[in-house]
Amino acid sequence: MRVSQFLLATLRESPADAEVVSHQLMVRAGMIRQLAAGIYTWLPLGLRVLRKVEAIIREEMDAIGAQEVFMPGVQPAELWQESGRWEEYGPELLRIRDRHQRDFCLGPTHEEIITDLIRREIRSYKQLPANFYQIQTKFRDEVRPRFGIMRAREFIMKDAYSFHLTQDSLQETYDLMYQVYSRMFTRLGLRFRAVRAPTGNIGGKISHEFHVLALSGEDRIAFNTDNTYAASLELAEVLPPTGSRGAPKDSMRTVATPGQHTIEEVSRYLQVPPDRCAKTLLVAGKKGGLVAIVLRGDHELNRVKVESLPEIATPLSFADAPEVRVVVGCDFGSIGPVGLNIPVIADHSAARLADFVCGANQDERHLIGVNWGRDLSEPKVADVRNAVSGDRSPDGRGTLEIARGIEVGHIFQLGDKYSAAMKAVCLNENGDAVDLIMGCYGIGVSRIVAAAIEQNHDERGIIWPTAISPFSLALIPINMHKSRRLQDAVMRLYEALSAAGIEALLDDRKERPGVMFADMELIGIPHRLVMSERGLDAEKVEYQRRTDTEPQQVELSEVIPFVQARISESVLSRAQEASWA
RNA sequence: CGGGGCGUAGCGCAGCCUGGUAGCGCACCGCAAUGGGGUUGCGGUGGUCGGAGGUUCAAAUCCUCUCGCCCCGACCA
Repeated sequence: MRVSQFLLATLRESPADAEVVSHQLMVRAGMIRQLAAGIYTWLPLGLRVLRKVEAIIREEMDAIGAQEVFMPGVQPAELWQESGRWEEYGPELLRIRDRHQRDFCLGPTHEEIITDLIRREIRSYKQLPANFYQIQTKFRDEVRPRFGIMRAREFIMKDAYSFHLTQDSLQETYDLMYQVYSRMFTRLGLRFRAVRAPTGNIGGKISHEFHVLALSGEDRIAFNTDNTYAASLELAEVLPPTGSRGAPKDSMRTVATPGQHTIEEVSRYLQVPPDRCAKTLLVAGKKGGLVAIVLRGDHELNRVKVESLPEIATPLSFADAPEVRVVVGCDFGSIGPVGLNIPVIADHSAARLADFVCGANQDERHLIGVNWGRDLSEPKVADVRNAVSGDRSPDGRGTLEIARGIEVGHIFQLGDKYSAAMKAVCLNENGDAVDLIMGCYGIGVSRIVAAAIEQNHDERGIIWPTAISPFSLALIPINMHKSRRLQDAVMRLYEALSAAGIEALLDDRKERPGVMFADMELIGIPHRLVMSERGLDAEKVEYQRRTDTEPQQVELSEVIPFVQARISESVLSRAQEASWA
């Protein structure tokens, strides 16, 4: 491709509303433009990347015998009513009405549609197992779209659905999908991790998420140093601390803590580290009333864990200030477990505290030297906190690390949730009609593009993994319009590159070198050749990787095989690096 | 949905408080110089000041309504 014939819509400044790097760079590089909140147009440059990602996904899906379909973006309400999700889904489901006043929605996912298709088409166990996928535009009317393409309302997703007669068969396909996903992300050149995950409202029991590791990631994942355990932070179990609780040494006393509300403030004021303070949160109990949750001051509450406790109302809801005032008699900042006449549940670590600090249930007062079993009764103990770096791995091997990730893939075992609701049955060997067992497997295709940038950029711009780069090579001539000789040589090389199947972007603009370098770096082309009169005299071309600091001279006559070798080695090394992540 | 902010040229912004008929940088077009890291000079193009209504001799500026976008808190690929 020649730049003169390509919409290279680079910007020197990024729009004020772009928060994260990937959004800024995608706009600056001319990959996307916003049309409305969370709705974007893909420009030629961005689309080339998107297509590369799609191609890899398609190849891998096809390779395991999944069949591609293409389902409608607009879906009739009836099917959603049948599965029960027309009511369940909430305002994220964009509902529309046609001219006959019939209800439809823009598909945020396609379980209903595929289940409807399969119940009509699949009759016999002999047709199973089967796996269907599509790459489709989805629409979820997010409350707050943000971060550009990363959390858009309209986005592109690969979704696959598998159908089985037995749980064993589902497990087999699920395991296969797990491997295929790992292969895809490896090929994409991304550093990623697969983690055990909660299933959310899609349903089902077993689930794994695939996260691209990036400091800016919205999700936190926990994994152990031995690489034998990985889970979403929401799910990562925390083992009870080893050893036993220290014996009480101090007696309990009330101290004044004027104006000190947060653990941080209290800790600093009393000169007691946060891990010797207890923080008490009041949440709604299942049978009405409140329940106190006690955590160590340096720990965070884990919603998912708390919601799984039988005493707690779901969804989790915190007491508001007036409620706290009535039940406890003080403000948030002074709540403590001592003397409460509501159930108290303490996290393992909090229950292990001795001589600790907590709120006194009176404004501007805290207690010090508090001890379980002496100053208040022993609490019910549970795992209700988020794991932190350094915790013992739940599988007993090594310690946990916490990393940030961007969720780009999610696989679920749905079971019979949809098939039962929608009567998708087939006949087994005995001629009995049985509910189909389903799995579903998503990948955020457009999100991958943003995630790749989050993970691979520098102050100059994007650094594409070669496998998904819009072009493999930038060809930059210096002062081509001044030299007929150079122009001929450049065109000859450009033709030769194309003939060799190398996707080169020739910057044939009448621009100064600095402009061309800056643009090619901004849009992240991983390999670059520079040609000049000077080089021509020596029969040399200059080669440089996007990540190199110094160029190297290559014989003009050998440049094609040379570049081919660099490109294929960069695809490989990226993939290798990814698999080590 | 609750709280906050912003809408002025393609992008980034000033002007608004204190009404007087719109400006800067980048980009774009032309000419010249320059020619290996966003170069320089000269000259240009481009704006219903988000929209509607009101106040006023006069509104980007003041008032009301409205639309859009962004940021902070409960979900998901």
